[in-house]
Amino acid sequence: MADLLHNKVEQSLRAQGMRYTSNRRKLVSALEDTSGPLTVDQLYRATKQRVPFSSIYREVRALFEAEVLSLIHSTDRSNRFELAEWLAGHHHHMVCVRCMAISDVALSPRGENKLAELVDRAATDTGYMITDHTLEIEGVCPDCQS
Amino acid sequence: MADLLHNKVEQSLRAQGMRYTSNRRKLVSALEDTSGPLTVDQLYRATKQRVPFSSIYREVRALFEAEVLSLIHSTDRSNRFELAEWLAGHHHHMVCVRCMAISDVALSPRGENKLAELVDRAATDTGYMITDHTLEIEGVCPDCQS
DNA sequence: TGGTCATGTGATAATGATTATCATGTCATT
DNA sequence: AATGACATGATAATCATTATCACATGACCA
Repeated sequence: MADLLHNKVEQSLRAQGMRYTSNRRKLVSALEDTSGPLTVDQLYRATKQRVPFSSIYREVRALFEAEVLSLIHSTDRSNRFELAEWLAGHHHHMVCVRCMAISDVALSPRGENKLAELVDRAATDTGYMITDHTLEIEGVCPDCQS
Repeated sequence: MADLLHNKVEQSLRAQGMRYTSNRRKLVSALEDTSGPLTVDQLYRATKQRVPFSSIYREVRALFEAEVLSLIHSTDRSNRFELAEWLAGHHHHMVCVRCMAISDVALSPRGENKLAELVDRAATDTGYMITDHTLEIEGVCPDCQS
């Protein structure tokens, strides 16, 4: 069902005494339709300017605090939001060093296992208690190679 | 030789028509003495307030553009600088989700090879031409576990 | 159904980090 | 020593983000 995502978000928000309003729906939909995290600016355009900046900033922050969105920083100085891992699944990011586009990429289950092993091994030395990991891959995207 | 780093930086800067001044030296030294990337604020304190903010911002940016430093963004919204890979070696980052401290961590050569394989495999699907990768590991640092 | 109260909205103002400006200082080269 | 390029530090300007506030909307209850 196409509304599964919205249902999950709505339940989560309600449980926190928040409403799943049309602004919030538009933002979640915009992120659902895209294959990577978006900046506030990109969200403004993706919602066809129908959500003013002040609201985008407020809502994106509220959704972040409600753990519906997560926040990504990358090699350009921009902040980008994406659906949280429990909604979008575990994945990594590819960044184009030319156009700065970011797209999601998932490893194979086998690859992800290997990565988790590597992370665990690194952790034992440091004494950290590991909670998560993200791989950022830099490169030149197909469009920018020509 | 303890000055090897400074020599390399100085040569690189000279080749670009820049001077390796005492402000710049202080910043590079501060980063050399630390096991992770530093914010502008941390650099201000690390240089014992002897380099004013306006200069830190300007120099850190100049050194970044000269490819002596690189810029890191992490889960808190801060920008952090570190010595570029050709000076500090390839490494990854561990972030403490409690205190937000970031420290460097290097994988074993074997681990790094496996990681490179994983990255290459992911790349073939996407059509990206890979140039680099970074692993960010989140967790709770030893100090914050008590 | 209407009233009431918490929550959400959008315009605008305030904040804070970063960058630009500019007069002055420093270094290298002749 | 003189000249010109680069560097410095104080200050002002900019830009993204956050706070404020009057008004709107939706949920709940009498």
